[in-house]
Amino acid sequence: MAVSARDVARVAGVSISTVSRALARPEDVAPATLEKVLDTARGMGYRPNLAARGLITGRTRILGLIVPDLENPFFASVTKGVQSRARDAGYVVIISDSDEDPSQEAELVRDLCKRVDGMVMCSPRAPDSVITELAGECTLVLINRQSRDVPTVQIDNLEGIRLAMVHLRALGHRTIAYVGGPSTSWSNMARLDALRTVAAQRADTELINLGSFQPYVSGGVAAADLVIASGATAVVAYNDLVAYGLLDRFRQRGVAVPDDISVVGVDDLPMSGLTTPSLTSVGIPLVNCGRASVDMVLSLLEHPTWPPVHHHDLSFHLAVRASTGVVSPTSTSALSRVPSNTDGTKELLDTDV
Amino acid sequence: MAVSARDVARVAGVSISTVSRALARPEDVAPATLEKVLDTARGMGYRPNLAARGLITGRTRILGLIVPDLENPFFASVTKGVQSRARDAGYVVIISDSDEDPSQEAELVRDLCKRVDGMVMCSPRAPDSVITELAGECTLVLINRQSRDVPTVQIDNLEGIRLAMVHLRALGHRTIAYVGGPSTSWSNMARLDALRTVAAQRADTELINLGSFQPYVSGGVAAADLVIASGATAVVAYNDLVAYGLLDRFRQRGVAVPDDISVVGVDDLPMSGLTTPSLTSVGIPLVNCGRASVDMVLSLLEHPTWPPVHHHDLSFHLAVRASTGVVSPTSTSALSRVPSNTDGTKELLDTDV
DNA sequence: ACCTAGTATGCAAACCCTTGCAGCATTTCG
DNA sequence: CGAAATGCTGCAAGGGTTTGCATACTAGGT
Repeated sequence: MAVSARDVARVAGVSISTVSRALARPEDVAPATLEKVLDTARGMGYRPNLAARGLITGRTRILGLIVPDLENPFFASVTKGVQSRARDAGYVVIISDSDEDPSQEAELVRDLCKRVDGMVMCSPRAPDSVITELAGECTLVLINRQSRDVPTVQIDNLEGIRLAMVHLRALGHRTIAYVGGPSTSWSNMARLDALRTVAAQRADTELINLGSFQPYVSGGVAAADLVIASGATAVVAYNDLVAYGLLDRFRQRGVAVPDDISVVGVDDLPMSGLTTPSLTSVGIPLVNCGRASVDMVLSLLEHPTWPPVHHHDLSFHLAVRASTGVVSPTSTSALSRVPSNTDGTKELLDTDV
Repeated sequence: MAVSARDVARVAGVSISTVSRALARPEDVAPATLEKVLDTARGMGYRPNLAARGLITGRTRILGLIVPDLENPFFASVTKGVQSRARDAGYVVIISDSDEDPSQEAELVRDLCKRVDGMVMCSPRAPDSVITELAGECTLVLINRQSRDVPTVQIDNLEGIRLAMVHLRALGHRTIAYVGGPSTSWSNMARLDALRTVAAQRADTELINLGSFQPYVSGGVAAADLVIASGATAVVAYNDLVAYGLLDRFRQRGVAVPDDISVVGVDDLPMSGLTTPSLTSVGIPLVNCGRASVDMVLSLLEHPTWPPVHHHDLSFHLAVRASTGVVSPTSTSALSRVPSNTDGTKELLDTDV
C-alpha cells in the first residue's frame, strides 16, 4: 500500500539507513547518493511513517491546544496564532475545547499529553493546584492565566485597564461601573484589581463593582439594568461579548450610548467595529499571544530544565470608537428615568452576585 | 521514564500480550486476571504508547480539519461540531487553516494525511480536479462544496434561499438584489442559482445580481453603494459577514434598514442577533454540518469501498429579525436620493465585477 | 480415568524507522 | 609506500504495541 523506506532503498539501490539519513541529515551523505535517493523518494511519493519515527524519537511534532470554547471569537484568534506559529515551526496542532467545564480540562490534558510534545492551555478554568499538577505531567504553557509554577503568556491587565480609565476620565467620567466575568477567571480578578488600583490613584473617581456575570453576551444583558441603576456614567465590561450584551439591553431600555452611558469592552474582537454604536475596546494582541505561547513551548522542549518564564510584554492598544463620549447633562436625565435609590443599591451591588 | 506495558506485565505477573488484551478486549481475559492487570495499570499510571500502537494498527485516531480561516465565525462553528463529534468517537482533531489560499490546501492535506485517519475540508477553495486527486490519497469528506467523486456534507441552498425569498415576497418585495461571494465559491454559485430559480417561478419578481465580492465585512461595505443604486427594495447577501458590511455602509449613507431596504444574510452567525438592526438570516446548522462530516469520515473508514455519499438533508431555518420589513412608500423616496439610471445600471451590474 | 471442547495465556513476529557502531574505500601525510 | 585519517554506507538493534498461533490448562461428558 504505502511506500516505505525499504521500497525506496530497494529501488535506489541503497540501504534503508541511507534513505533515512538522506532525509534527516543530508550533509552526511554523498552528493550523488543523496540526489539519487531524494529523486526516487520523490518519484515514488515516499512519506516517512510518522508513527515509526515517533516511536524512536519520542517526538510527535504535534502541539496541543485547549480552549474553553471554540466558538468564542477570543479563542478563535488565539487559535489562529497558535496554529500559524506551530506550522512555521513544522508542527501541527490538535485542538480541543472543554465546553467551559473545568473538570474536563484535566482529562483533556491527560488524554492529549501522550499524543503531543507540548501543550497550551488558554484561559484554563481549573484550579491552580490542578494546573500545577498537570504541568508536571507534560510540557505546558498557559495563556491568560497567572501561575508561579507554570510558564505563562500573560496579559498586563493593569496597563490595558489604565488606558481605558485615562480615556474615560478625559471624557469627564468619575463614576465608573465594572461588569465582571466569572469569579474563577484569573483575568477577571486581574482586571478588577487594576481598576481598583487606577481608581484609588484619583480621589474623585468612584468604582462600582457590579459583580460576576457570564462571560458572554447574555452576561451583559443580565448586567445592563444593574449598570443603569448604579448611577455610573461609564461602564467597563469584562470583555467585548459582555459589552455587546450591555449595548443590546441599553438600546431596549432606551438608554443612549454614549450620551447616557459610555461603554468600554476588553479584547477588541474583530466584530467590535460593527456594533451600533461601534465599541470602544481595550485591544489584546490575541494572535500574538497564541504565537508567543508556541515559542515558549518550543523553547521549553529544547531546554526542559529552564525555570518557568512569564511573558507579558504584549502591547495593548485602546480602540476608541463610538461607544464612549463626554459626560453630558443628558446623562443625569437618563438616569432619573430609573429608580434612584443609588446609595443602597451601590452597597448591595458592591459585593459579587 | 514512562511506564510501558512491559512494566505493567512484570508487576502484575502476566505477559505483555495479556496487558494489551486486558485493555483492548477485556472479554477475552479471565475476570481475575483482568482486574489484577487493570488495577496495576491504573496504579502505575500506565498509558499505552500511541506511536507504537499506530505503527501496528496503521490508525492514529486523529482526524484532520482544514478550513480557510479560523477567525471566521462560520468555520469556528463548524470546527466546534467536528471537534465535539470526534471526541465522542474517541478521536482528536488536528486543525489547520489555509489562510484562504487555495494552493496551500493541497499541501496541507498532503502534510496531514499521514498523520490522520481521515480528513474534513470545509469550503475548500481549490479546483475540483485537485480535490478529487487529494481524495485519492486519503479519506476525505467535504463540507459546503459539491463534488461527484468525493463524499460531501452539502447545504441545500435552494431550500434556504426559498425561505428567504418567500419571506421577502410576503413583505411585498419584488426587486431583490444579490451581493455574491467569490466566484470560485461553490456555495455562491449554488445560492445564485437558487435565487434565479425561485425568482423565475414568479413572473413579477426581479433579481439583480450585483456580482462577486469578498466574503467578509469589507465585501459588504464595497457592495452597499451598488445595492442602493440598483433600485432594489431588498438585498440578499452571500453571508452574514457581507450583510454586516451592508448594514454598516447603509447606516453611513443614511439609508434606513429595513424602512428603505431590507437585508437578509446567510449563516445566522451567533453575532447576528446583535447587529443594529438585528439581521434576518438564513440559518445553517453549522455545528451539525461539522458533526455529520465526522460521521461520514468514520463510516468511510469502516467501509472504504462505499461509493461517495452526499449528505444534504440538514435543515435550514430562517431567523427573522429587524433587518427585514414591509416595502413602504419611503423606499422610493430613499432611493430617489441617488442617481436613478436604474436600467442601464442594472444591465451593467448583472455581470460579475 | 480419558478424551474433547473450550478457554486463558504466552510467544514471537511484525509494524517502519532511527542511530551507534563497524566496515570499507579513498585520501592524506609522514 | 604504508599508516592513519576521513568520509560514506550498511548492519542490526531497538522502540512499544498488537495479534495469529501454539500451548497449557479447565471442565464437562462418557
